[in-house]
Amino acid sequence: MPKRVPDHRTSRQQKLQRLLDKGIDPYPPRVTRTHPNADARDLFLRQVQSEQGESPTVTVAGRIIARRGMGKNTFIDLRDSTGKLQVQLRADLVGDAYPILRDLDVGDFIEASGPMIRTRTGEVTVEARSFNLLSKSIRPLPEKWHGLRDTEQRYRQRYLDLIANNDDIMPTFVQRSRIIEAVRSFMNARGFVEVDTPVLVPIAAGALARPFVTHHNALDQQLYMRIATELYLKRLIVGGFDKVYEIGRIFRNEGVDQDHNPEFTMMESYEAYADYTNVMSMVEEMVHHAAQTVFDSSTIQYEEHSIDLKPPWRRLPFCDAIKEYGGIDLTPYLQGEATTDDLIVEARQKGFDLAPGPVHQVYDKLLSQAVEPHLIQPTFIIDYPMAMSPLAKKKPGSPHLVERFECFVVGMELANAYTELNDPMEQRRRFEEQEEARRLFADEETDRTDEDFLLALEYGMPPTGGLGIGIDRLVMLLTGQTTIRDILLFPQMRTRD
RNA sequence: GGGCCGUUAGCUCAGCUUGGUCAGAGCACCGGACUUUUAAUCCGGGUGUCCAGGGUUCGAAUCCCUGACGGCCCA
Repeated sequence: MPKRVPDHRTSRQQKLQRLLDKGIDPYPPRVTRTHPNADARDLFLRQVQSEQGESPTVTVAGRIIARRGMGKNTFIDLRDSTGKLQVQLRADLVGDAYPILRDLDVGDFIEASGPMIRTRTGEVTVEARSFNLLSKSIRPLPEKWHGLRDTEQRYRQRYLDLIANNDDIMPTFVQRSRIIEAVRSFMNARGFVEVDTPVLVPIAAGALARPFVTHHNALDQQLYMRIATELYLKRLIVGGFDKVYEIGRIFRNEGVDQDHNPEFTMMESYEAYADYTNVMSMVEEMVHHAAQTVFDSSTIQYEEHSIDLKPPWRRLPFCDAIKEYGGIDLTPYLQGEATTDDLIVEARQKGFDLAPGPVHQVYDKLLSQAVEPHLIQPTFIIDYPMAMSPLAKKKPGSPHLVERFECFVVGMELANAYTELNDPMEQRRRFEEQEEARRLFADEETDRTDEDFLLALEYGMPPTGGLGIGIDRLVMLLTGQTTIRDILLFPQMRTRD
């Protein structure tokens, strides 16, 4: 009868019990760390360099990520967020505590105190005189050499991904933080005020997207998660803020793929007395600033492309882009000399796959199929058909176009901006056209009329330049990641039964 | 929404084509040795709902069907 070997968790719980029996608290409240790992190492290297003899005595702490035991001498690699540091535990130096090692595992947190030395192989090491358990782990870590590869488990248990693939994963998220910091400081330096507007809204307006629906019990009212911050920020412009921005989570009830997650982060900004050309300059400078600040470079590598972010960026009118890359002259369609159905027929002849739908959707599909894949270097597509842009002001001299741009890099939409429509009557007509399209096509991805916003506009909004920039897309671009899941710590996953 | 691929030990994977010593390897883990290691080493040990459910068969990780979850491509 072979003896039963306990599973990993049981075996670790037995160790935990043995520690308790020895009077050791496996989850003590206090830590006596004197230095993060990187600081301890720097301190040692400085003192060695200055040749002042005495090696520093430190207390370091971290997770045990490897152990190499040789009887009465054990080496342990401790990791904290600043890096890895080797600790040596010798029976003759730690005395009675040495046998406790038997019940410590890879994955546990400990602290260790002692002088810093260099081992004979040259490794900077804390030669422990004492050590304490800080937290016992009762689950085994993923394999040390191959890490954690299973994509599903990496996203569902991101902490394991971070533990096992630390050197590859954590830097991206640190960079994400720095990019957002760079954007924020850029905006603040230009005199913008950061604000917060409601996430739960009575009308999901301001963008073309399906909202998440929820319900407020006390008010007994249906509410939506915001699909944009636009209309609230414009209310603030009406109220007299001249420069506002919000970096916030946006929710859109649509599919999940390599560059879409149902909740994502967008920055919107609104600047009174500015127009879309001012916003264009701001976007170029902002993205360039972020790349400079975080990566100290004006060019970034994205897959096989070397992307030059130095302003100014190419500016290409929408109709010219469709003509250049799609071979279609939009003039007759814009002027009403030909119908949307005619456009669909012509586009299909040119090899594009278009389904019947509202005209704004047809234009949008045409843009994404014909043009976007070609826009590798940063490009502003400007002057959109009015039907696509119910919140943008008409372009003078072009009755069917509006002052709008979208910015594309490596074929990916990065930003969207308008000279904002501030004529309340015109805005009402545009909303009505959207409602009409919704009725005709039963399309949920049209904009909705927000009466409260129209009321605000009637009090007068100054000429304003507005911007929405996808922070996740920006982070993908600058960090070279090709899937949004790799720049979101917890991407959306289907729950399992 | 459509197509393709994947799911086997804690982790990384083999085994599936051709059903039958097929429950396997490395790391981890368990027991033992070891006072300068770096994926430590040496000796011994396999710890498993082969994603789930159904079917075919004397016999299914393997073949068929359905489903779940994930990934890639397309829309």
